[in-house]
Amino acid sequence: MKVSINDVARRAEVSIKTVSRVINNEPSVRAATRQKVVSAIEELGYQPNQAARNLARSRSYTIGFVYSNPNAYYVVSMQEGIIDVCQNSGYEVMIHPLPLQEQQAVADYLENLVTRTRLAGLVLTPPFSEMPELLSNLDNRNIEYVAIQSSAPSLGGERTVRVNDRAAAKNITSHLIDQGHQQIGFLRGDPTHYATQEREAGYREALLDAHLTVDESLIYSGQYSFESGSEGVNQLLSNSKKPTAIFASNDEMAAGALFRARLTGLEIPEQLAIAGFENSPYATQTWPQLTTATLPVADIAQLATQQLLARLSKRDNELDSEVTPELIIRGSTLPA
Amino acid sequence: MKVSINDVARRAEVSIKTVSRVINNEPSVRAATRQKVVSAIEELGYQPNQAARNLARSRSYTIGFVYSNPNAYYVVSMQEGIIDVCQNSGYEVMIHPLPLQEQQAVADYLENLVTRTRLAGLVLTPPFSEMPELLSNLDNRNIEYVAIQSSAPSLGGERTVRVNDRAAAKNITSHLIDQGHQQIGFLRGDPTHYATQEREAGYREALLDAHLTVDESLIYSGQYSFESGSEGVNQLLSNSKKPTAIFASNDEMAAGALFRARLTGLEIPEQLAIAGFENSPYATQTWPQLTTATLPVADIAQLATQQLLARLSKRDNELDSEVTPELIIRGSTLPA
DNA sequence: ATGAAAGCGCTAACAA
DNA sequence: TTGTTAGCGCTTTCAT
Repeated sequence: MKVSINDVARRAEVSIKTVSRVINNEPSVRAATRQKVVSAIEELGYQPNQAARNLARSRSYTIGFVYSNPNAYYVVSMQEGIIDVCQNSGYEVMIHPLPLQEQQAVADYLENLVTRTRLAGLVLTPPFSEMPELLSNLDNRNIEYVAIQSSAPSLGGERTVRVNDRAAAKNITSHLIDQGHQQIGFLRGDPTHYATQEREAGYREALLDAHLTVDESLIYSGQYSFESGSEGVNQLLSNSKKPTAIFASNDEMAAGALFRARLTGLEIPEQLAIAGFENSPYATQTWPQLTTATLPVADIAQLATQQLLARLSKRDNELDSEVTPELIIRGSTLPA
Repeated sequence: MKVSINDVARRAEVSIKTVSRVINNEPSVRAATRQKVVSAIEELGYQPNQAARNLARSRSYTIGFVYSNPNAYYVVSMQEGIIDVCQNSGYEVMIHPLPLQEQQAVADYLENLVTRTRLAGLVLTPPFSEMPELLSNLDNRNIEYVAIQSSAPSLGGERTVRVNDRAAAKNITSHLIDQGHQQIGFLRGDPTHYATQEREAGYREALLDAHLTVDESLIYSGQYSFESGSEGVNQLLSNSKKPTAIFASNDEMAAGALFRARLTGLEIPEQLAIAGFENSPYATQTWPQLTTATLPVADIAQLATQQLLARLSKRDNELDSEVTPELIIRGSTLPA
């Protein structure tokens, strides 16, 4: 039933060490010998036992994905990206959705997790990836990780993949301005994410660059949800000074806003232009479809995982990457 | 830095075997001894090394979640349910999204996976959970699993959690009939899932029970997507005989259908009633909100995982469960 | 109730 | 280039 390295060694008439060399692709094995071993492995259907390997090396080939995010699309896309890279490198991935907690509690939990399961490293997403104390805690405890952050000024520094939300938000807002809009509303998402501040900062910068004043009454504070977007547009439209365009912090909010606006009889984009952020499935399920910026979630996950694995195998390729979401113009801001 | 069972034994002045007994909650340890050990463990912050434990027991405490599903909400909900149960039992979960392949290829892949990582068992969802050959393959190879299926007649038999899609679909259709509808359209989803057939079967049964004839021209074959629902309603409405109500195979399709119907100026539900299936976030992001049936995904995942873990620990509690989604009536079928 | 010793299957020095 | 010999940290007989 279960075949071990000894069986292979016996069959190939070599020592177990040689077998070990072969399965680890070590160079110093003569081609002929290697061939004998490979054949034996195939004939026996041998699979190395990970547990034994992990124990011997006192390290594992499993990484943990740690997150706390209600956005199913985001979570699944991240997982896909991570697994993609892992599969090609022989790593497995364990998922760890966590409730939001104090940084200290999270750090303790993660240390516990890592020592217990001998996790090789962690991929962290917001909000955990943006908790400075948590990160330095992990640093101190020698836990390998990579943190995906909105490129807010110097949160953790090293070991990050940063998303330039600000630049992208600025591009979106500028696009609206280019369309002739002067009263541009902003729907702000959940403030626990840095991305929220960054997107707002981009919005403000674009207005200032165009010598437009920022009207605080055109800024609505909500959540990253459909309902919140719907509520937000409702509120902004009841202003004395109504917006002619709205930039929502993500597509789901934008979809909610668009939905509500159409219910009240507004023509989109003629009477109200609406833009989102993320290029999630929502963006193409409205009519007209949403102008937005592509947050390449799976790509980001891949970059992060590559960086982590590189560090784990000491190939310190310094993939200290930054990604800027690209503007996608669709019907919700541009008349057909 | 790293503290092992030896350190604990030394500190507690007992043998490592006694420490082992304590961490495994074996009964035959005197209370006083146990206390000494527990203290030592706490003082040292000892964490058993899973890899060593797995190796010694030649089995692991990790289960795999295997799926192939584009519905992010479904996937994340399943994961939540599985993790919920696992956390309380000291199990970890590894995720394995797979491309759709031949049953044989999947079986080979899974056997490889299980022997390599010594996975304790698998949670399978459609379509894998509904491939008879695959399941008997796993049976033969002594791989533990639990299969979540739509309760189609005798697919795998044992080791399943079944969802009674048919009964639920029948309830939804009957509800539409109760509202006086006689021309009820059906939007069929992707045929690779048994759930699709079952939901259609429920639709047909309800019509027959009410002595209504099934009009095949009112049945549209599509995918479980927003776009497909939109396309489907479009097609059905171009019929000479138009439906006054539509039952879509899932909420996403229903949302697409509702969306398109409203675009063409129809009043919902007065001119067209629409019902979905799943009670996903889509169901409450339309206006009016969708009548649907609750597919309690996370609950199903919990049941499945409990069953699997019970079997793994020989507590053969025969939790051979069945779940019937419950009808939820909302504005899309019932005038305010 | 407790302990000694022999593995679990592999990798890591070190030799040869 | 290949093999020998210790472990990695825990569980399991089998004694005591």
